[in-house]
Amino acid sequence: MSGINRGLNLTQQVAETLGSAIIRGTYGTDNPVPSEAVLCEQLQVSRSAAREAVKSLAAKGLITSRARQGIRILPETEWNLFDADVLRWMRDSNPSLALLKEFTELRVAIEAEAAKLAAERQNTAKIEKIAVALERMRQAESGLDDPLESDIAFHLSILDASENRFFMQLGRIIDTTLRVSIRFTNMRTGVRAGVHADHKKIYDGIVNNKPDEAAAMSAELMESALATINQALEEQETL
Amino acid sequence: MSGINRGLNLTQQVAETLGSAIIRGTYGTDNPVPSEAVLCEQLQVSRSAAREAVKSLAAKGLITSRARQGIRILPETEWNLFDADVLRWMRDSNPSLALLKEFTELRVAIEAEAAKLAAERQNTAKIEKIAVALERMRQAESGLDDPLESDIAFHLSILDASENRFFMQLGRIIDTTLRVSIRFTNMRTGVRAGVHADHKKIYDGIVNNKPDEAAAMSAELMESALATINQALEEQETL
DNA sequence: TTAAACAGTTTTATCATATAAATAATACAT
DNA sequence: ATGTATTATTTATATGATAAAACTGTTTAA
Repeated sequence: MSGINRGLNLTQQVAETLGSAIIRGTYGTDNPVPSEAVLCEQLQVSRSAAREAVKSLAAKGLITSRARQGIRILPETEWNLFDADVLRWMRDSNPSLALLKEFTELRVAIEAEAAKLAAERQNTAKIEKIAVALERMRQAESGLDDPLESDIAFHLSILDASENRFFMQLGRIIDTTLRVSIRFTNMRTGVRAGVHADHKKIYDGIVNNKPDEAAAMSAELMESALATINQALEEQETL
Repeated sequence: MSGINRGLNLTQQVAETLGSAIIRGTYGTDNPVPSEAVLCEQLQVSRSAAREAVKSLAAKGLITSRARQGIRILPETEWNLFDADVLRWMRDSNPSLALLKEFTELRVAIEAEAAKLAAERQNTAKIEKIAVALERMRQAESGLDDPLESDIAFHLSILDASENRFFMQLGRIIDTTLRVSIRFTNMRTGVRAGVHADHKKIYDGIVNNKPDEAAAMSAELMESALATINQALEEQETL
């Protein structure tokens, strides 16, 4: 296997190169994915390593591999967007606004409902963590903390306070994309002064046991991010 | 490997038995998961088959496997609930109302937003499919179609009409659990006469380009399902 | 002429075995 | 008592061999 390592084992390295190549569109009908045997040779790894990588990518919905048919790339609709690797490969190789838009639409749905549930549940320990993240955001406004990390911490802490396992787990992939999303929004609109204030409204709704307010404030925040993305998309189409 | 097959290959069969056993709570600190070598012997399969199964379960967040440490079960918070297998194993082995409740909370978030988007997008072909599913539900009320399947088709067609890849993919795991959910709701409340009417309200919102109405009707429907579950949960606690 | 049956070939699936690397537990030396 | 070297266990990787699947083309029968 070629040079780089990054603490991944061989199988993971193979999956990484193959997976990102597939999503990057390297392969197609004219240039099909080579057979396992050829892959071993090309990447200079054993069949075990290649095989396990292929299996892993099949589990992610990227490919199928059947005897006598070889490895086939599945249509994009099969790609598992809730897999952190797939999502990362997509955002790195094909940083389309369309994906960011769809992801933000998901966030509108999830985060608003999570805020509502957090307000209902009233888990004081977890709400305190939201407060801590919010305070970090305030500090960030005067340069005393990282605006990106504190922002992410805030959103994740709300998901956690929802005490819903599905929402909590979505936090993991939201984390992946939030970094791009926040960076993008800040790039477009500039780091506004009102960021902390907007987020505080959500927190207030939660801590004051006002589920609907919390949800509304969250939805508002997300919708404005969505508006920024849509605006950028329209500009793009004008070209 | 023991008798049954079900069209799965060996690796998948091993993953199936091991995965469901783990989630069923067969293993614990007193009874740890055996090493790969022992697994091969117990299940009468080769090392390759066992290894690939272990890798697959690791990818699902159920276990880790490190040299000299063996296979360890990860805390439940790591289990990937967005993996169809994991979700199925959980619902089959531990059919807890709590999970159903959390899942329905996810559906409240997702389906309402999807209905809203579907109304905005106005993809006539996809909206027509919602209409078809709705018609099937009407037929089902007089016993001319399957109430469960038509209900599922309706909800999935809305996700599809949202034209959001994340929502569409959630359809797959929603499908898995919807079957339990609908069955449960119908068992509790009886198959009400108004099912078709309630769903039609959502459809009307979509077809008439009324995003907020569609979302509200969807949320209402979901919330009532949630209420049924919460009621059952309270009864359970009273015991 | 058409379709069904068959054989041949390619490719993955599974098995078996061997060696390397990682690491937990133990023994040892300081 | 503390840090270090050794040992044993377990996964990681490699290799080679056989089995099963399924596409392709050909032959055969209706």
